[in-house]
Amino acid sequence: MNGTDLLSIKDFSVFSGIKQSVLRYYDELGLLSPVKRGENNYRYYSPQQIVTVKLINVLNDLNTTLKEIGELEKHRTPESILDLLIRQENKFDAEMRRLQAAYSITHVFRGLIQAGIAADEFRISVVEADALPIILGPVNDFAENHIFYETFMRFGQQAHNARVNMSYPVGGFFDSIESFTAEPSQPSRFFSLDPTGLESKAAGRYLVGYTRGYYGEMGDIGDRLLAYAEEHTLSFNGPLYVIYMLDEISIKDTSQYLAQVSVQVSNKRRRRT
Amino acid sequence: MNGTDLLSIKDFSVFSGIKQSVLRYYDELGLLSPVKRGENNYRYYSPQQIVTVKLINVLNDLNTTLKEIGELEKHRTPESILDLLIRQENKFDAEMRRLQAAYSITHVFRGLIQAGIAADEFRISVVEADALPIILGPVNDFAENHIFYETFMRFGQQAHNARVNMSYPVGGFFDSIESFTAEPSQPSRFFSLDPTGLESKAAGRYLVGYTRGYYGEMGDIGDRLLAYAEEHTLSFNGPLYVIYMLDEISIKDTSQYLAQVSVQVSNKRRRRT
DNA sequence: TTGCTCCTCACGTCACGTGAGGTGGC
DNA sequence: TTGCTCCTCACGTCACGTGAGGTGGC
Repeated sequence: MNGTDLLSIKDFSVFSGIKQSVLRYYDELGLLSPVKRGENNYRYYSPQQIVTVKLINVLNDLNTTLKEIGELEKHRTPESILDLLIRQENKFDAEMRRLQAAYSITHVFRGLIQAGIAADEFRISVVEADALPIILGPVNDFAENHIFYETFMRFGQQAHNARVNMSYPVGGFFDSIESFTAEPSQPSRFFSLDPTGLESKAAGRYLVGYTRGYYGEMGDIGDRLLAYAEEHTLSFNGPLYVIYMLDEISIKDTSQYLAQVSVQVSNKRRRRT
Repeated sequence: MNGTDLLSIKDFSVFSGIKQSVLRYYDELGLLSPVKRGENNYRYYSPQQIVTVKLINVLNDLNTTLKEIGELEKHRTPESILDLLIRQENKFDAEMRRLQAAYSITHVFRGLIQAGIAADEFRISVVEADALPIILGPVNDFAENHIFYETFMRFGQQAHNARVNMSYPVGGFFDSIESFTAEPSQPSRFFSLDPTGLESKAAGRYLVGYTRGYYGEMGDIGDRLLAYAEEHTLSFNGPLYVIYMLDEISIKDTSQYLAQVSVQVSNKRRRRT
């Protein structure tokens, strides 16, 4: 801060918020050079350059490469800069959507894992559930000895074609509790927990239980659900959903994956005796 | 796509949307290794790993380092993953605000440059202007032979202390047209075009002119404004604003910087003759 | 002489991208 | 033999970060 009204690299760095190493790098690339070099070869910046370096920094933040900014600097005209800024504004929309999508994904996983930790895994219970948006895949084909993996893979393949977002957790859908108990590792369809899905797991009363084990290994949860329903005079109406709350994402021991099994129920009409 | 129900690196790459080179890199870091290696040392992935690799990719998108993700993978528990996901959700807010701010800055520059290109620079005109949010700096001190640079610098310094955002274009504020014509390179205050500013350039009728030249070189624009007002029986009321529409950001030739000078006016009451 | 700022190499880092040269099954 | 996929090095790249060793003014 001497009488020349110019800023040393330190002051310029403090006022602009850009690190000295970054300023030297910008200089090296010819992106933003100080207005003057001292006798000792020191860099001296003008105060107005603060606004310029800030803009460079902002553009770089918005994924413009320094090379692109540098080339623009060389053939700098109002029209070319305007063009760049307009392209930036368009990029911005895409960036926002990307961030929103990323947030949405982590949010769904967070909810699932949180619920998995809180779950009382040995209890069967009846809960009122809100509607849950999902995207249902096509009907699986387990003929020809297809096993779980392959079917899942074809869901992935179809999802790819049908633009189903495989970034969200995937669950298994069974037409009824009977089809589940018959072949618990062969869901008739898969579904994605994509919150933008137009289909949904309906709101209503669900009988909910948990079981641990590797993908498709459902233990005795089917029998336990049946027994509970019998005991509490509940009748099943509607499909059954299997959702892994804790799986390879959060657990190392494959036999400890935690699946939630839920199926819609209503009270059986008691026979008049 | 063979009978083992596992995916080659190519298929896995296609279904997950993650490049082969990235998959090999994740494997090298121990972040996500294929469930199996073939006899020929080929990598084979399980379909479920698509969801996992997608999540890794999303977390990385949200600025989590691969190292951090990798360390978590090693001591993987539902609680630690939950912790990471919650931290991500918090980061997300900051990221959104950062993006919004960056957009806002490019947007202001875009508007300014666009208006600069469209400006009819040789005409003086009267326009109705909406209120323009700004942040006014402190009153400048031009005593002791301080010149433009130094004063601007002190604005920058004060801005730093007062948390004024120097990322937006900065303009010059004069108390009246008289103080402008007296010393056109010494604005009594500087202001930032920060759209979140609580102060504003008032809405109303403005006499607007343009002039080219380096920072602070105002040519004869003062006299031209006075002449126009005289001719059209306008009286000045309120401060004068100098805004550089085209400057070092978009123009190489320093003598071609384009400044807009505007000052609020009203019709003179005609004397009854 | 001491402390401070600044300088220029040079090398490290992070998350990949890009060949080069080789294998192995149809 | 040809074509295809896959492999492992090794080196490049982008936007910096981090010393090491030296200068120059109070």
